[in-house]
Amino acid sequence: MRVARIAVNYPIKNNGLLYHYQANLNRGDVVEVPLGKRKELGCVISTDESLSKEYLDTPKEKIKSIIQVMPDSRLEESELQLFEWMAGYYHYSLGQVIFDCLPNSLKRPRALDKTYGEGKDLEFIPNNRQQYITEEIRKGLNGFNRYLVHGVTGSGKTAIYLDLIKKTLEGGKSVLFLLPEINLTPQFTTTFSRYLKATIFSYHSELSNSQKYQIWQMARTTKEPALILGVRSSVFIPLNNLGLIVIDEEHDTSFKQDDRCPYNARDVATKKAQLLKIPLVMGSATPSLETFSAFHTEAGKTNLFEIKERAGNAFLPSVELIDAREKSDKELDIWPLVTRSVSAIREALARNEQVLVFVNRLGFANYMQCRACGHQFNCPNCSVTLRFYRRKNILACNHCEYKEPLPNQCPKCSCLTLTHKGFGTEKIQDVLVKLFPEKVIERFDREEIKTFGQLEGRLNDFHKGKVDLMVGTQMLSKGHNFEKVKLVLILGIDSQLNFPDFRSSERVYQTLTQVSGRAGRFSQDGRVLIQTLNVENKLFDIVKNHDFDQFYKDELKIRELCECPPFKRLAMIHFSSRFQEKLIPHVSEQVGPMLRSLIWSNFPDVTILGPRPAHIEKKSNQFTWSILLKSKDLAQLHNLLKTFEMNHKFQSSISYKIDIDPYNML
DNA sequence: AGCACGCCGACT
DNA sequence: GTCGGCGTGCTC
Repeated sequence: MRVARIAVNYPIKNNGLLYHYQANLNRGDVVEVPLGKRKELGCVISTDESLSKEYLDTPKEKIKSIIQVMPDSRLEESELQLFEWMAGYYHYSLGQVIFDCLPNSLKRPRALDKTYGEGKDLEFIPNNRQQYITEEIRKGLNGFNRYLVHGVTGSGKTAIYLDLIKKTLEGGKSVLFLLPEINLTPQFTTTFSRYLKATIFSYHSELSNSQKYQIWQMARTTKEPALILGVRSSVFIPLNNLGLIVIDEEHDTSFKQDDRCPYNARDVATKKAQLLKIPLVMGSATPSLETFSAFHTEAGKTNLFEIKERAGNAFLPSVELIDAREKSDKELDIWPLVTRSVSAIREALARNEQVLVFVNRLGFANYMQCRACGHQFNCPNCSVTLRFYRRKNILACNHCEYKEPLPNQCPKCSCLTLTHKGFGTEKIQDVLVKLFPEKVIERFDREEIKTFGQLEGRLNDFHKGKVDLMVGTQMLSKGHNFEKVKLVLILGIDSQLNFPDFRSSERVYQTLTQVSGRAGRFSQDGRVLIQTLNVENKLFDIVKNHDFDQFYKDELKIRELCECPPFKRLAMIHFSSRFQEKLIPHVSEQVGPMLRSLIWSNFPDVTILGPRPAHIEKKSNQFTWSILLKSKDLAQLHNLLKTFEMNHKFQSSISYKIDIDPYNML
């Protein structure tokens, strides 16, 4: 009997489990194996284990036999190596990494949407800067190279991608194009299919399992070069003969997965490009500090391309602050807007322009409070207040499924007046409707837009001029081209400015820059108004002057002082339990001291913060406390985590999760 | 993660 | 008396 090592889809981190097999088994084969009293999928790591120490140490009666080899599903060596790297880097079970990242096997096949590009000639001539950059990057298309195109919004990064993709496809190789969210796929599909002559697939969460599976099968067998346009998880598609990976909006936090294996698609893509010896091109108007600093070293500089001006005849918009503390018209109930914001909108509408209003919050009121006794409506399952949605007239939790109708009096003191605290898109829409009753005012947020159809409908209406004012969240800020918009109003940025996270400045800077980027993309007089209570904040001057060098210079100084990335690497360990009274002593009396003593004795370059309660301590009746580890030495960080995992025996009511390069400091 | 075993409360 | 809650332990 022969023995194979199988990475089984279950959460224990080991080198795989041993199974017997008959013949004809290869590394990478996907197999079905018995596991306890059930069946699970696994992937063959190695086949000849009959002489291994582990086999000799295992009681023979424990070793079971593989049930079957799944047809047509062998993983490429490079895929397997990528997964092995991920399991090690993210401290995650190899079997789970593999089967979380592969699409579930097919159920009932549905038609697959693919687009054949028309391959038309360009209707525009790339400018000198664009041409220079594409030519420089073209030189490095035959091996692993990492490029960053740091170009302001509207600088024409898409034209650069297009050229490089075209070049790669003409060379007979396929291309993977990653973008942060599903909402951006239609616009890129349209552009790319116009100018490229190749099959284009888009890959995102709206596809069914069987459609994903079909793309997977096509990708690994296709002889013709193809383009896949996809979100985070498409980084795992084993596209045959891959010649280039492009990541648009490199800085976007959507590339980080936060459930299951918390990988960052940007970093996985980098590893993949290394393994396949192909180039990776990243683009952003607002690169992350990690990426920015990597390209500002002596070695990185040659692969950095900056574009400081917009393409065509467009200029960057002017940015003005509006002091939200200013007194507004007493007779008009326009809160949370102020008079200057309203007049600017009125003037723009009078010129028949379209206006965008950005509010980074859903719903009507952030929370409700009783005027008499101060009672707040809390979620029974989470440590947060409930948000009020006026259209549905409900109070709903942001973190679990809980919702309740808004009562007409305070449940505690029966007072009839409940006051609205904070505002979201619904509230702004209402105020604008009251102010401009003759105008068409729509919302552009997750509540309103849940499918592609709705997205395209709303965008079409807007492009056709059927909508005058659009109020939206993040969704609005990412990458869209609104040709007729000159005025953009930004509200509610203050709450983000005060968010307790070392990345809050970076996020606000990125949001402001990206949202501003929607203004005047095709004109000389784009205008952005930021209504804020913190007019003296230096960040606003930087945004006003479009001075990204200054932003990175200031922010890097702060990051160095506070020992944060890119100067130090981070790892979080989250501990969760349904029982707060078990969790707190366990984490603070057992785990904390143990980690501190390990650091003291063996890992001097690691520093530890916490344990402390998570930003939201209770979510869906699960309590979480976290420990943050920092080190300039990544190897020490990893070794400490490994030592911690080996040495620690857990109570089963407490689970933990490691997050490498965390984004959510929770 | 699943799944089963096993020990405690509340139902026909 | 059993049904079922979830705490505990195991998976080659």
